[in-house]
Amino acid sequence: MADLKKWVDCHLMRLMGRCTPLVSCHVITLAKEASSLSDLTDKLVNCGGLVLSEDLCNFSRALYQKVPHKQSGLSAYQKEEIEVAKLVRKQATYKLLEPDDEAPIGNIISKECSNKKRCRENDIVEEARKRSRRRYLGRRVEKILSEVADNIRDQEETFEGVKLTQGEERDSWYKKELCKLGKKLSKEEDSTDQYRMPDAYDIDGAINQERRFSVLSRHDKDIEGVKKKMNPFLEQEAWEQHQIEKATLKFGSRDRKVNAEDYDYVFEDQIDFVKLSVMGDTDERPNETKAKTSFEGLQEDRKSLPIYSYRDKLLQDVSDNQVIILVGQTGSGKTTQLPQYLHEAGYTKKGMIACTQPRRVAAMSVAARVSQEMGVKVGHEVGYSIRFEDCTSEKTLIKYMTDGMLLREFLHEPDLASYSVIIVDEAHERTISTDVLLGLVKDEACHRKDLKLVISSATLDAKKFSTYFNSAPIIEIPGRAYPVDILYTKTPEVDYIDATIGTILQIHITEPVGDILVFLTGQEEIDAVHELLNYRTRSLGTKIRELVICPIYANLPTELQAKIFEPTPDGARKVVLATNIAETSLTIDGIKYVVDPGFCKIKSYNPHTKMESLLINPISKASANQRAGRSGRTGPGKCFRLYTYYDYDHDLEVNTVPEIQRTNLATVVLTLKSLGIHDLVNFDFMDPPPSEALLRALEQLFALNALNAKGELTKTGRRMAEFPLDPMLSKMVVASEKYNCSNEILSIAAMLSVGNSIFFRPKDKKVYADMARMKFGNEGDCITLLNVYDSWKETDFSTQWCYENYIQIRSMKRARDIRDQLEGLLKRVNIEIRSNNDLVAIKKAIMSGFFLHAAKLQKDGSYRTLKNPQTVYIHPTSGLVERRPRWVVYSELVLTTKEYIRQVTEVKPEWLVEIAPHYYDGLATMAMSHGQGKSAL
DNA sequence: GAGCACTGC
Repeated sequence: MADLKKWVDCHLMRLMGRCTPLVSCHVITLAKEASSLSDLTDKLVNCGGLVLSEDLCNFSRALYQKVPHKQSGLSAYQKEEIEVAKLVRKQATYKLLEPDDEAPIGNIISKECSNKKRCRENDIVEEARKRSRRRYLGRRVEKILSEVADNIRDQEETFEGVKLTQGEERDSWYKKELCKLGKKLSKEEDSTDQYRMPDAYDIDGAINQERRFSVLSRHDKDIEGVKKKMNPFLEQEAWEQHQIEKATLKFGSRDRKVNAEDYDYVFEDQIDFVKLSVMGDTDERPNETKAKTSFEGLQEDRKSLPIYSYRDKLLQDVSDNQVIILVGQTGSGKTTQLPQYLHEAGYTKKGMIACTQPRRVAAMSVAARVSQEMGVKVGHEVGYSIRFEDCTSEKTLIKYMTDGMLLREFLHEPDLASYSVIIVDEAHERTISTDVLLGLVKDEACHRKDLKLVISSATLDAKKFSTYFNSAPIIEIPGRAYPVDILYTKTPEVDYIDATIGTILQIHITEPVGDILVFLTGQEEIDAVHELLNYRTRSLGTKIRELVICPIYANLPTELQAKIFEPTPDGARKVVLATNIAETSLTIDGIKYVVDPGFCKIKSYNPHTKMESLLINPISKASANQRAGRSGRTGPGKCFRLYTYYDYDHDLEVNTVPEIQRTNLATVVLTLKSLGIHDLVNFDFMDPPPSEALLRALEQLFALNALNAKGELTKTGRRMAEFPLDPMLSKMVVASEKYNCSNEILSIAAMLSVGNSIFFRPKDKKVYADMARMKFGNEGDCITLLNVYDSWKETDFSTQWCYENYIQIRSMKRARDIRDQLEGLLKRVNIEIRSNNDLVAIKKAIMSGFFLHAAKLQKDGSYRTLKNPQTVYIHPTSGLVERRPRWVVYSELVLTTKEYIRQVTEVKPEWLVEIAPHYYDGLATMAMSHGQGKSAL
């Protein structure tokens, strides 16, 4: 038997390029089950990962001959199962899954069988996935701990004998504690098996849980090689056992009783919640005013807003103080009303009123609303200004804009002379632009005493903002939110995915009508929960009302996103599975229940290793409250938190770490430098970024020749600052002048700055997607992107072409917009558009931007970065992952499961010395010391 | 052989 397994392993390796014990066991099982050769081939193709080919057919034939067929010795049940499996394939599977009491017995069996099959395959795959994730998280903990340890050592070496500030001391103490704790934890984990198996989510509730998991655990141990003796049929035997048990149970109880048991099952793994707090209970309730479109109606609506009664007080405060902090709850009307009040009070006579928003849609929709209320056209007295779209005119008095846009305007008008009032809305979100903006307007307010500032924030941070703006008065305006009951679990949940599904079903069965909003961390998780929910609701059949499941995340195609806004059919309930996008960016009507597992993905930047990472983190209290508030928009709501009150109280941070403290600051530094701010260390940031991050950014800009040795902006630096791009990309654009290829470089820069969402790779069509991608050349990822853009342009920006080539049209359109904008800016810095087909020239231009990110191939196939050497790997989605050129430059270095470099371009080492002699003058010697000799260069 | 939350210029 072991030989058979080896044999299968070997062939699968060849056919799929990979093979895990799980897969080969599964394949052997399939072979055993197969009723004929063609059936086996069919099964193999359907099991995923294998493509029908001559090779596969040969393998299938050989396998079929090798595997002992128990056909004759099959139990009656198994025979039936095979027959049914055939039947199922013939008929539409999904139709059979619908409850059908009248159906003949054959159909019922097939229903059971198809269910079971799915259940088994999915359980195993799901469980394996979970385990791999656990292992991955374990590895990550190790990695982080070693990083922290390194960091401590470095710090001790660097700051030896230097007196540390209080903050730094606290930081180092914290890191040390973290290290100790981590070591302790990993010891404990080794000695005792502390991990509790997650509660099983089940499809039809009839499986013996204990046994099922014991099988899976054994299986896992097989994978781990703990059990030396492999038994590929272990899993199958045990499974057969289940099937028989289950089948006996099911045959006799195909009636209400079974249904009742199924129904009960949901309550079996019920999660206990405790209600501990109510939030946002205000006495005011929105008037049930009907939507009025007439001007008078709008004016009445305006008067019914909570802010209306504060109008005079607000105007008084603004005239008495230069800065005020406005705490306006949701629904208070601050964003739409305050600018109008100020306009009516005559502030617009001295200049425009600017109101900044963190998001484009907000700026646009608010401007539309306000212009309606004022009875003017958008773009006239009321306008908005966002990237790619300036909807203002000379007449404009009230201007809604994104915060990034105002920041750009600062570059050309550092005194903000055209504005009399600046309203920074949603300042508590602390985006990088808001933070920089706050520092700048605070400084500007000192020089221009007539400039009024209104900072709008959430309750929690009001004090902090007030302190920052020299004890500015805080004005609080109540909102119109309904009360939200907050429920916590009694005990911590081990597996939050399980708990999430349990909670959703619990709400669905026990709570009155109202839609559910679930916060998950990413696309992968959303897909998983979607699938599992489908299985569980399907098994409950007509016993529960319909559950409409709608996923939503930013990368979801727009037409699918629209689904969440469709009204829920009568008698059904909608479950929206969302990422953080639903926390602030979009509001869904009818949400009454929020399920909050308490996690989100956060990007962070480690200036020490210059590496970015995107990790799952616990959310902050502020974020938890924001999520809860999403349920009380149209009526009283409930928020189910899948953590205990103790966890909320003790373990969650009060606020999310502001973005400025966890990003690469190169862009920010370049912007500030071009505004003439030289002393960055003493720049009045509300929360100063780590000084190491500042130093790294300065270093990087110096290397790019944007700053001179004194830290002043150079001519190149000034040109670079014109572009709304990462400094490395802007450097590439500026350098393209020298190589006469600005046309090509513009496309590359635009494509790179839309991110990694160009290629579309659906799970089931990976092969085709990859084949389509191959068409765009294998000269390096940047060149591939250029080819994609050019081909798209040749088809006259065809949508059809995108579909055919597995390319996301949305990203391409964005790239086109960015490219157009860059083209305009290129003229401003006097660079001509020139086209050049010479790949060497293009690559040299790319390298002028990315020479800091150079890496050299090692013997083992990994790469080593040249400056601050680290071992890195080419990301598997890169076109160069197989070819492995000796020398490369990359655009990103991201830590996920490994240290991956993305968007890789092959280069020649002598170019490094040619393009960046100041940075790489030691390269020749280095190469020699590595035994490569000068010839390597 | 991975797996990218969300914004913004």
